Amino acid sequence: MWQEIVSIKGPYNFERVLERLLLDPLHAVNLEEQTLKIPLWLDAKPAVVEIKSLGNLENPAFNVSSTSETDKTKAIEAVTKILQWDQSLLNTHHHFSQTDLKELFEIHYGTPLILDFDPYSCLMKCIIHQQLNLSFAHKLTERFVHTFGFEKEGVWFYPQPEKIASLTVEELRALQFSGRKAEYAIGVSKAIVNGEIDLEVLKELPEEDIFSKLIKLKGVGPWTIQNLLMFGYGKPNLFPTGDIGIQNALKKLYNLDRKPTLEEMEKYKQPWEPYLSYAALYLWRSIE
DNA sequence: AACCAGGGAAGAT
DNA sequence: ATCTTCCATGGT
Repeated sequence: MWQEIVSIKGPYNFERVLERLLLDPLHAVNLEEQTLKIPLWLDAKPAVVEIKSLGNLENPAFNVSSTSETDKTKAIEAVTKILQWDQSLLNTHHHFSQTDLKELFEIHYGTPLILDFDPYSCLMKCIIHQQLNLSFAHKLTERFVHTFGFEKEGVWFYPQPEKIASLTVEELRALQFSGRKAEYAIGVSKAIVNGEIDLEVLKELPEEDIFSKLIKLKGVGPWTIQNLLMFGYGKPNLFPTGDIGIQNALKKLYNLDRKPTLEEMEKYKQPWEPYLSYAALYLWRSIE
């Protein structure tokens, strides 16, 4: 049981963060209280950490607390990474003020990238969400977590890979997974359990190495890896050109009568480096 | 009623 | 190597 006040550099729009997280029914958000509860694995044990907003857009501050017996320093370190408290958005916004995304960055001023709570759940979520509309995708992940994960202090934890590796395709089909999706989720979990893939080790490698290792897994293609790099590992310069949402957003931005080609997207994105992840983030918002 | 969805594998050229 | 089809189901 502990708590600590953490002040960070603005701008940081926590209310936007909460509204966004609310789209996924698995997130423990309280808009009235301006709080978020985060499920964490610390020292191989599940712990719930609560974040409460105390500040405002330009002077953000948070009360971070936990009733779990867990290491305070490690917990705050993990939360800082997930909520990207160590990434100042000032440079980013300044950079985009001279690009085609100027207006988009004004609209989303102070909106940070938010990571998934751990790389494995990010990977499972990506596989489950492949090729599905967002509302059904969230239903599927919700069933997945409610069936095979667990709840602690009102917060849902994704299952560990050992649990999913031990399932049969039929058990996931029962949740309305396709046969393929079920095979992917189980197969990837098995690769993690048997040590073929270590997501924590992978995180430290160059992006090309992460790509070449993960692409071998059945069910893991370019889109899934890009999403893991962005939302699992928090890489700041990722642009998922294979994503339908990004393509539609660019079509809308540039008033195209068709989706942009890969070559066109490579050209558009150049001025947005090295903050491509934020460009992608706000482009997604622009079509919601 | 079609057509698409914040893809990817397997089969067919 | 590149193009096409299939997967399952909900949303529009």
